[in-house]
Amino acid sequence: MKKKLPKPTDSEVALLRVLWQRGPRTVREVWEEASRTQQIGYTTVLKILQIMLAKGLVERDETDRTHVYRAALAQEETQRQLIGHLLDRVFAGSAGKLVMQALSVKKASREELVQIRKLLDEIEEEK
Amino acid sequence: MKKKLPKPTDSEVALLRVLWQRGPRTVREVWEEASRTQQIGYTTVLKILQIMLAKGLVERDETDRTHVYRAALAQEETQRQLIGHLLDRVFAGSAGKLVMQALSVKKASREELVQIRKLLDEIEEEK
DNA sequence: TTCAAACTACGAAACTTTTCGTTGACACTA
DNA sequence: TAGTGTCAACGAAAAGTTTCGTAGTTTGAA
Repeated sequence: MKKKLPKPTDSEVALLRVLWQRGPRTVREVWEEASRTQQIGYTTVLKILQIMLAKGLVERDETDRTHVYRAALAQEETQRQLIGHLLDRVFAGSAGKLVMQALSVKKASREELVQIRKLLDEIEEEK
Repeated sequence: MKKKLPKPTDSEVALLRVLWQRGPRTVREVWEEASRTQQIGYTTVLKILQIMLAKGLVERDETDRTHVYRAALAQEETQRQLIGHLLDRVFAGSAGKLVMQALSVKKASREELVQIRKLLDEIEEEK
């Protein structure tokens, strides 16, 4: 049975992004990557990873002295979790409203538009 | 010039929803409505409204002894703000990815699908 | 006019988040 | 082997969030 993990905070997501994009990484590696876009101390990164470990948001390999962390959930799962949260609380469950607002905030690329149409077709067929 | 307001917390959004759906309301009215879906004390609602007032998320009319609060931003503006936040932090700016995940979390209604297609057409034309 | 109900404001406790300094273990090297 | 650098753990400060209790004011009713 899959346990429900807590919603990651913004700082946590910033580190999860590194793990999603780069794969399992040591604290130092995560810190180096995160430092490229934000000013953050090494022990701060370590602490956040430890907190996420306690929450179950990441797992780690302690075989070597230098631990290796990995995200517990794939990026897509977390994306769906966060969208579901927003959908319930701010869009009263209306996926259509959310989609339309998203498209008005930032236009998707031509390729993405094609994919979206394809997905819409599939949904229509199911109905 | 429009100042950028802070991202509301989940508890704050819960109260903003009442103001969006019902229009300007007194603390008691917001409390009564919020109590329908969650267990929360009157002074807690008052405090959260006062905090949001300090943050600029709500405004209030103090003409009468019983203050009347109203949301500073329309629901759509807040929706866009929160989507933009998610887009930047969790979807690396890809609106298409976000839209597709949203549609896979919860299918939109047939009417919404039609509207979404219409919006896609408009975006295509602009390109 | 006095009393109870309705309000706001204040403060504070309990948590959570965010950030880092310090400590002690380990390991490589001169 | 002594010194330097790397690492995880710990603790704790500062800020933000969430939740109420209490106090003091105003208003309306008996």
